[in-house]
Amino acid sequence: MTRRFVPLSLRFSRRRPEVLAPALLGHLLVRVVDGVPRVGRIVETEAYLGPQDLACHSSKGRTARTEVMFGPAGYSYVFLVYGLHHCVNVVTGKGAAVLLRALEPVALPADVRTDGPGRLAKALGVDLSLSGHPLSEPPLFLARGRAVARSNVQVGPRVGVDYAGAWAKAPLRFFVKDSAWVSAR
DNA sequence: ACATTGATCGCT
DNA sequence: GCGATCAATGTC
Repeated sequence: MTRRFVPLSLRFSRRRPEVLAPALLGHLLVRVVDGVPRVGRIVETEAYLGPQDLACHSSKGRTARTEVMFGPAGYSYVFLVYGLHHCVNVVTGKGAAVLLRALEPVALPADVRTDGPGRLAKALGVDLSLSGHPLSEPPLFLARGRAVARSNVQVGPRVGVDYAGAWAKAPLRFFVKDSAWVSAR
């Protein structure tokens, strides 16, 4: 059942985050719950460059929370924002990661929304217990989809990082042009 | 204070 | 309807 999805290797994620972020568009995120895969196509990502990037959690230092970001590429970094919402990232190594912000539904329960990082995590049933999980195997993994042509990728500033000074304006948000599933703001 | 969201208020 | 405002709530 989950076999028809071909996992991306850990190696796939081993690139600079600003390169991986657009490269992930079009690929799939698969979450297996009770043997049933929930699947979405990645349509929106953001790159967080590492300790030098003031919007990146790793710039605040290496803590228990951010430790996994300093580990090997291809693992998940899941965190809790505002005490309520989980956000899912793909670690690229050296304290950097790519935030997954929106999915186009492929195989999901009806009525769940996947636009926005909090809704995405909720729809897939991802919480802190999945932080540090290798995204090459169930129950949470990236799978091969159809890459999005560069001409169909739109770039803009990251959402919700106004506090990060000059970094707030850096064009590190990537999303599929004309996708109805991209988060609004 | 915070890489968010959903509800509500107060207008047009 | 729509934009501004606000509360919820765990970790740092």
